This record gives sequence, structure tokens and C-alpha cells, in this order.
Amino acid sequence: MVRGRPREFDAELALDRVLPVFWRDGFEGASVQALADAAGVSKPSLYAAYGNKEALYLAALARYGERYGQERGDALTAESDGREAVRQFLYAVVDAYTDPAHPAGCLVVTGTTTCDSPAVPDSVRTALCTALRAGAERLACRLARAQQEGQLAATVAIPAMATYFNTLVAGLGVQAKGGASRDELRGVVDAAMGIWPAA
Amino acid sequence: MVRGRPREFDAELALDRVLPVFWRDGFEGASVQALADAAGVSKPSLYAAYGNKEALYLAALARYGERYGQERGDALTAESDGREAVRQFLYAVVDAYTDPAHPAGCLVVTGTTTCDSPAVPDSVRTALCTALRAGAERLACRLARAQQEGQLAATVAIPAMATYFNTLVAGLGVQAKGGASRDELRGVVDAAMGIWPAA
DNA sequence: GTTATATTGTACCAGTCGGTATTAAATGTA
DNA sequence: TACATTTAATACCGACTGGTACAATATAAC
Repeated sequence: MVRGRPREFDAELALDRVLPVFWRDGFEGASVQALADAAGVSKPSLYAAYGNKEALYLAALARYGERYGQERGDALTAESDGREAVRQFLYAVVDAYTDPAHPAGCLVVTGTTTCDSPAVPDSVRTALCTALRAGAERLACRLARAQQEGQLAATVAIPAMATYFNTLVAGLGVQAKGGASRDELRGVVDAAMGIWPAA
Repeated sequence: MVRGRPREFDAELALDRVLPVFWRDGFEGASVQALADAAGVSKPSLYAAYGNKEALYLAALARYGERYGQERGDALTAESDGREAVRQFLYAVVDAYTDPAHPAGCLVVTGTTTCDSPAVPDSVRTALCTALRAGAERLACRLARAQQEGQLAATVAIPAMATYFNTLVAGLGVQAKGGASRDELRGVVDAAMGIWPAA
């Protein structure tokens, strides 16, 4: 067994509670005190568990990706038809970004728009840019599959189309932060799907 | 004449120099000290001229709108064909967001994604949301004109289409902040124009 | 029981935050 | 010249920032 006084809180649960604060306020906007309060833990305990604010943010970002990114990615593979898969994925994104149970918008989008500030460490900046590009890659994979299965003309440039949808997702994150309604953003998705060429 | 010691700096010029700092770092991320340094003015002088950080940001936001928003709006009216007008507008947005002479992305987009933080005053939050919606309204006006001129089917829902393009613009702002290249974003615009129904 | 180890909360560190009191300097008016 | 008025820069305010030293406490090993 490990010697010493046992930790009185669940570090994983604390991370879950820290996540929405970073989500809502970004890296800079979230103070360590606010994070500790949200976690229900004293500040030194949070530091003992995660090192510093930078590492805590990276852990929260990873958690965000494996939890919410994953469940949205599932929408991409659930549907057998490529077009319907992308549409359901975008609907899932809209639902997530406007879910009142969470902060509005997207942790990655919010983080990316503030990552040029000198207070943001390089590691955070690169992790956010990587996460943003990962969304385009997931989309590109699904589009390539749709192309292979004959649901998308062979002439369509997959990377451009994937970046297009990914850009739209980022825009949805901004709009959700700005208070756009779920119905409004569903309408945006319906319009955006109009680029899908007829079979 | 006005009595008292004359001001030694141009308040308008100072605002021009302050603007890029807010643009890059957002409301929270930009410290008053950094703003004063950028303006080439002492901190109390900046306060004397603009009151406080909140008022300074609102002034910078207004300047941003009347300068950059205007010139992009011109692209919407320059072209007589509605479809081409929107395309040129989106190209102008991409060029602006990736112009190395300015910070990457958009002041309004960056501001909107961080406006939920408790450190952001309500006035700033509402001004940003208003500015975001103003983009959609400009687009809606142009689309309505295109519809009247027979370049867009009467069945097309103008508000949804305007919100779609505005959401894309917001997404372009995020992507530009994330380091996307101008060519990549032009490709996004080309893809996005694919929703325009055949005449 | 004693010792070594690890976590706890309090209280604090230097530095920065937004904002301002204060005093010296520069002007127009008299 | 003397005075009223306005701006200038320095130096400071309390509050908060990210981060930590420290003493008390709780456990496992001996």
C-alpha cells in the first residue's frame, strides 16, 4: 500500500468539476481559486494533484475530448449513409453547444480564440490547435469512407470539404456563445448540408 | 481657446494603437498597462481620455466596426450579382482575417467567445452580441436584394441563409486564430458557396 | 509506539490587476 | 506677473494573480 495520509477527494471527479469553469471562462479567465472552489478542494490540494494551471488545463482538455468529442464522433459512425452521418453529427454538435447542462459553445473554440494572449503557455496553444485540426481529420475520414461507398463523387476534394464542415462547427461554437438558439443553429446545419452534391 | 495644458497625444491615434491589442488578447487578456504601452501614453493619460477599460474597449469595438466592418460591407454592395457579392464578401473576410498586418481573426469573434467570463462587463457582452448579429443583418439585406432581383428563388428563407453565412464567417475567424492559411480558408469559402441554389 | 510518508488547510509570497491621488508642468486669461 | 485650468508622469491603492512554505494530521511500515 502507499504510505502517507490518503487523499480525501477523487482527482477524476475534481477534474470533471474543473472542466466547466475552463469551458466557460477559458484558460486566462479561469482563476485557480475559482477552479479549486468548483472542485470543492483547497488550492494546494489541486496543485498537489495536477502540478499547475497549465497541466490542469491540458488534463481538462483531454477529458473534454475523450468525453464530448468521442460521443460526437459516434454520431459520425452510427449512420451508414455518409450524408446523413454528417448531418446527425452536426445536429449533435448543435445540441451539445446549446445544452443548458453545460457552458455554451465549445472549450476548444473558446480556447483557440484566446490562445494568442501572452498569458497562454505554448503547450496549451499547440494542444488547442491540434484539437481543432483533429475535428477536421475525423470529418475527412468519414467523408473518405462515403466517397469509397459511392455516396460522394470521386471528384470532390475531401480535405476542403472536411475543413468546410469543421469551420462551420467552429462558427456554431461562436454563435452558441453569443446566445443563438438551438433552432436557429439547426437551421444553419440544414443550410450547410446544401453543399453536399446530388448523388 | 480651451484653457489648461494641451493634450500631447492624439486620442484617435491612441485608439488605433490600442485596437490591435484588444483584437489579439481580448478584453480580459489585454492589460491596461499593455494598452497604454501600445498607445505610447501613460496609464493615467489613457484613463483621462477614455474613462476606464470598459469604455476603451467599447470605443475600440466601434472603431473596429466603422473601419473594418465598413470596408467588408462595401464588398457586399460592389458586385451587382448577389451570388458574386457574397463570394467577394467572404473572400474579403478571409483576406482580413489572415492579413499579417493585423492580429489574426476577428475582434468580435474573439470577444464573443470569452464574453461569459465574470470579468467581462455586461455592456461589453451585449455590444459584442449586437456586433455579431449585425453581420447577419447586413447579409440578410444583401440576400433580400438578390431575391428581389431574381437571383435567388423566392422560396429561399433569407434569415436562415444569412445566419448560415454569418456562422461561417465566425468559423473563419476561429480558424484564422488557429493558424489556418489564407488558401485553406478560400477553399472553405468556395465550398460554402455551394449552397447557393441554381438560378 | 515510533517513524516515514503523504495530504490537509492556513497563511503567505512576489507580482500584476484596474484604477487613482498627487504634484509638476504647460497653457489661456486677466 | 499672477491665477485658473488642464495634462503629465510618478508612485501608490486594495484586490487578486499563480504558486508555495509550513505545521497539523492521517495513514502504512517497522
